[in-house]
Amino acid sequence: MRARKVISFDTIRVACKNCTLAALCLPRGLTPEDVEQLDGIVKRSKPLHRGDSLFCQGDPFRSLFVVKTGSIKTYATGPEGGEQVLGFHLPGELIGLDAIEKGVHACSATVLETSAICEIPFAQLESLSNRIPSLQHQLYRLLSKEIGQDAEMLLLLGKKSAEERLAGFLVSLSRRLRQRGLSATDFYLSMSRHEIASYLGLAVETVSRVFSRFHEEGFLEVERKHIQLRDLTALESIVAKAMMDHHPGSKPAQP
Amino acid sequence: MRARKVISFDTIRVACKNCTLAALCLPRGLTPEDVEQLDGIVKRSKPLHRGDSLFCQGDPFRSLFVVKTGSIKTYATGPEGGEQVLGFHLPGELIGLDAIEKGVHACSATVLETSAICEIPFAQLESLSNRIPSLQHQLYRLLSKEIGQDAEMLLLLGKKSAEERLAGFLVSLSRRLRQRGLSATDFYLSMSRHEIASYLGLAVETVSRVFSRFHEEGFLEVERKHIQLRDLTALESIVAKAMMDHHPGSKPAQP
DNA sequence: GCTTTCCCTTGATCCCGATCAAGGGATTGG
DNA sequence: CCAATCCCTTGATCGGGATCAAGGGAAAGC
Repeated sequence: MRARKVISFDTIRVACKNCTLAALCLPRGLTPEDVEQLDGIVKRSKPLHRGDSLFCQGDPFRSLFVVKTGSIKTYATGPEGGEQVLGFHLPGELIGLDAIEKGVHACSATVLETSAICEIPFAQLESLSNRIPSLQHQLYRLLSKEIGQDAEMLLLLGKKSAEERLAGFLVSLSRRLRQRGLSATDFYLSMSRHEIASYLGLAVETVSRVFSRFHEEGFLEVERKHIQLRDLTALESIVAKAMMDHHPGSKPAQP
Repeated sequence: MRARKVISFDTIRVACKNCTLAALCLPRGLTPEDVEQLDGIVKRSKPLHRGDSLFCQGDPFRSLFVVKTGSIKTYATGPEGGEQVLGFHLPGELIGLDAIEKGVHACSATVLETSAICEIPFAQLESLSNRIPSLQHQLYRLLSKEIGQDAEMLLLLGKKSAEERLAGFLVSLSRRLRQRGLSATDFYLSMSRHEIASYLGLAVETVSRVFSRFHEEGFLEVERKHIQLRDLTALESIVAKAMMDHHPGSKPAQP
């Protein structure tokens, strides 16, 4: 059975002011009246399913999208096809920010699991932000946040072993889930090993092997998509250690 | 001799409206009157020299910086010292965008060669952008551009060999120099091999070896910091090829 | 219900790039 | 002017991860 349209329309249609994500999303810092205005331009569609597309590389840019529930992956395709995963997006995160500059989407976005998505026409958002300074400020903040996250990812990919990369991925996921009030240590991965591998710049086999190694070491339980982190501290220290191992650090002063 | 203050103050003090970078920088799309207003909040200091610091990781965020002439590197330091280079910045590029979200600089920025820098207090820029819609738009565009560039870098680091990474670096540099009206095939690198290596996630020795290999292949001439690209097309095709090699691509259809 | 297909895991081998080691050339400082 | 230092280059060795190969198990399609 595919079309489980029974998913509560209440969940889908919640206005911004009642949305549990308000603190993470655009409404942050806005007065109730301003949220009301923002609410007026947000389009809420019925839930999308695994494989559905939000936009494709090359599409003209019209709207930003926000994940309400579920998860999304963004990816770029080379001239010959094939894909490089650029990011995984959880509830409250904005998608499409990289398209503002050129007015054309530089990457594609598809749905990883049944998800509710808000669409926000950018032209309207922009002019609204011009009338609501705190919305403008929040938009600057969200764009800046995205830049910071990308830099973090560069750090992770810069010079790190497979273990460090996967640990970094899991720790980041865990932290973001906790922020959303979900379990930080027990969750289901909505993406395949192949997608994780592409994201981390590794081979599928390596991802699988490192999962096994982490399990042997007692860091986590893994059964297909179900992950239970047993020793988050150990994983965090793998990521932290990476920093100093790879970059010599302050010299021990001459004798 | 250190203090070569003889550098023409004319170059330093040019107002935005006379700056050759206007098309790349914040003034883009603004009316002359609006540029005048922007000009009022820009601080122009005397030239900075190699090793001077614009801001450090952890500093409170007050201003954005724009390179007028010269070049800048941004980098993050791990808890134990040691640095990971995050980016190299050429004239017209904004620095510090990643600090808006948290109000604290997430990375450090230092000067690679004698450079002229404009400082723009962000609070003033933000409120000005609220009165000038086209400035707001340009700020959104520049933030978005930064996100797009980071994504491009992720693509480069994702899954690529040393040759592909260095080729990508050179091609990107070449393109950016051309945009600024400089030679796309003959230039001096303002950063050391070590800094390039850190940026690309490689060892210094590897960077050196790949430079040599490119020279043997006739792709470029290299003498210390002086680079002359002889076969830009070859370098570009190395980058392009990477895409399809690493990501299988459309399957050739079953027999 | 059975086959097909995809996804994941594990094993074996090979290669690229990190690391170790050394030396030359340019710049800096005494 | 010479010594010290830093930066870059080249050579030799080693190891981690990609690749090749195989097999099991779950979901999907007939």
